[in-house]
Amino acid sequence: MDVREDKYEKIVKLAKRRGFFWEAFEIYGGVSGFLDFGPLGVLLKRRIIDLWVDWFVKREGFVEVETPLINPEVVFEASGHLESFREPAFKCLKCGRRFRADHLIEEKLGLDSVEVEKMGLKELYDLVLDKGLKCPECGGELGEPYYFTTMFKTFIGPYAEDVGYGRPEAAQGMFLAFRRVLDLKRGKLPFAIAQVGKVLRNEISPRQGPIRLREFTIMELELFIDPEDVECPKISEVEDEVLRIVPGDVRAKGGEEPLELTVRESLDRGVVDMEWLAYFMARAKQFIRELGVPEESQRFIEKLPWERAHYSSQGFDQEILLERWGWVEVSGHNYRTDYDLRRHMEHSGVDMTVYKPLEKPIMVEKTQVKPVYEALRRDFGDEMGEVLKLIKSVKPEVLAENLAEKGFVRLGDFTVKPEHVRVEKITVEEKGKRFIPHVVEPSFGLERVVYSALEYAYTEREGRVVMSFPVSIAPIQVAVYPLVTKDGLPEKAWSVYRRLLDEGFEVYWDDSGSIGRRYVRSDEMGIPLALTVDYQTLKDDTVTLRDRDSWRQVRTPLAGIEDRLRIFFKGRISFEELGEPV
RNA sequence: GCGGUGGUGGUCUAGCCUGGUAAGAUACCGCCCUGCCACGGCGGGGUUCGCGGGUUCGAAUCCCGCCCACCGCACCA
Repeated sequence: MDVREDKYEKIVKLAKRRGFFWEAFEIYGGVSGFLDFGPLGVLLKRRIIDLWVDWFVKREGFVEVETPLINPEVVFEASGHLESFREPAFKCLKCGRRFRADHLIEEKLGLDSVEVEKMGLKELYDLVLDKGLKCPECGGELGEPYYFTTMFKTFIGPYAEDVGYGRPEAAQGMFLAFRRVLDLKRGKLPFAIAQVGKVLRNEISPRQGPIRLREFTIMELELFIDPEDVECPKISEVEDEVLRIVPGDVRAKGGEEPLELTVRESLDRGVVDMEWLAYFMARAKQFIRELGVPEESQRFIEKLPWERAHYSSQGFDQEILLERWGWVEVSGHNYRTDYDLRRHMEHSGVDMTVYKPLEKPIMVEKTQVKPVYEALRRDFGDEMGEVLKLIKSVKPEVLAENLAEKGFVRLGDFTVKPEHVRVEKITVEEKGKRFIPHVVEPSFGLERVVYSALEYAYTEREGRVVMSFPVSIAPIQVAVYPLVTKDGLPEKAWSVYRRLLDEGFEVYWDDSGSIGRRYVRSDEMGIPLALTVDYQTLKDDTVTLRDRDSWRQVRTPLAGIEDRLRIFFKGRISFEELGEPV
């Protein structure tokens, strides 16, 4: 690969020159993993977000929320991130250098990475002591291993004990908001919550510009479903969409060749476990294609068990082929089961279940535990309230069984005896039941999507750069030019410019340099249409429109031009249909 | 984090080996020219040479440390 001037390099240069993006903190030397987005980059990002929201939220009838970036520690205790989103490390007691514990052990002892990954701190330390591992730099003693988290840690308010973390995914906010939205949806599943927002991941060593950032934007959707009713009602809309999938069993054998399966086939053959997962994968493929990335440059790979996130039971990465880095993940599709809601329910004590009426009520025999208030008051006095709460937190069957077997039950600091409760067997009619919803999640990394859109839009023509964005995501839609800067042409062109602005278009004004030079500039900015006011405009109120990709021109009346442009940008008419060929 | 390469007007690059106070292109601004694809002419402004320290009469240039980017290795829930 020629490193001198590959597409990535060209795009980084163009991005800087034209204001799509550049490295952040530039004047202080820059910091790895952070980017600034410039004027054009902001517009492009916004268009892509809007398109995503249109595809994955509006048209699906889902809803969007916005939740905090900083979360208290308890959220990530519950979510499992504190436990999983971290790496073990050793510190040398002599020279103070720090090392990734897993790597050190893999390297020095030649152990398999999968094996090492499963070890706890104690096992790692035992190995160090056993094998007499020393600091690879200075030969000093290694201290006890510890974990460092790859989440950004901070303090909420002035108290050091109020630890908070920057969220590494937007999902947790949506799980916390679940009950509210369930209410708004009047208790009916399935529904999904979307969020577009920043997340933070303190990567050890980020590289690759916009592909690997410490702060980036995630577009995430959490679909909540009844695990007993997992059918996707819209699956028929995408049934024949062909997905290029590399299944886990193929990957486990070292294969990389994708199978080309329709959505239907992928489900029938059990390659994809759930209809909803396949549905979102199909939509993801269509969405990325809409951004200009052809199907053959996309694929899905199934994550192998040890590659999956701690919350995921089946996962696929959607990857795009990029010139420099090969296949790069742009979206992840995970079946999160009831993991997150269950964990938050356990940690917060708040009910996250959904009520589902049964078709026919059934009669069920149940154990009921009724507190005996007099006895409780006698033995626990003021602490009775707490005891009552504890009694309610335990399943009646379990309580009854324990009481029967041991004659008492320990609940927190209290000992509950048979005389404190009355155990009854009752038969009740069940009209419905409660369950914890399962979650299917498609999640997109916006900056990677933006970069991919840039790379696939990049073309060169006669030594000039043309950014051929699809019209739906072009950051600027129309450039307005006076042919020359005299004879009243600028004034007329300016009025056209104002008019298009008023009509809600993203418009660019340029009256500097020759018309050819201006075309070159707007091609680099990826502006699909250039509208030129010339001498004929003054006579008959028509203008020329020039197509960025073909450089062809049509002439069209100004009257009603906004309507024609509007349907052009919706993709309903072609460039040629905008006017008469010149 | 380790190894390699690099960092010079806004942008791209020359100069660095062989220290003497910065060059070209492009972009930008002004005037003239201009009638649809980087037009031309004239004039103009703009560079703490990544940051910090050292050697020297003098450092973009030599030495040391650091930062950043890219490549390879590792990492990427």
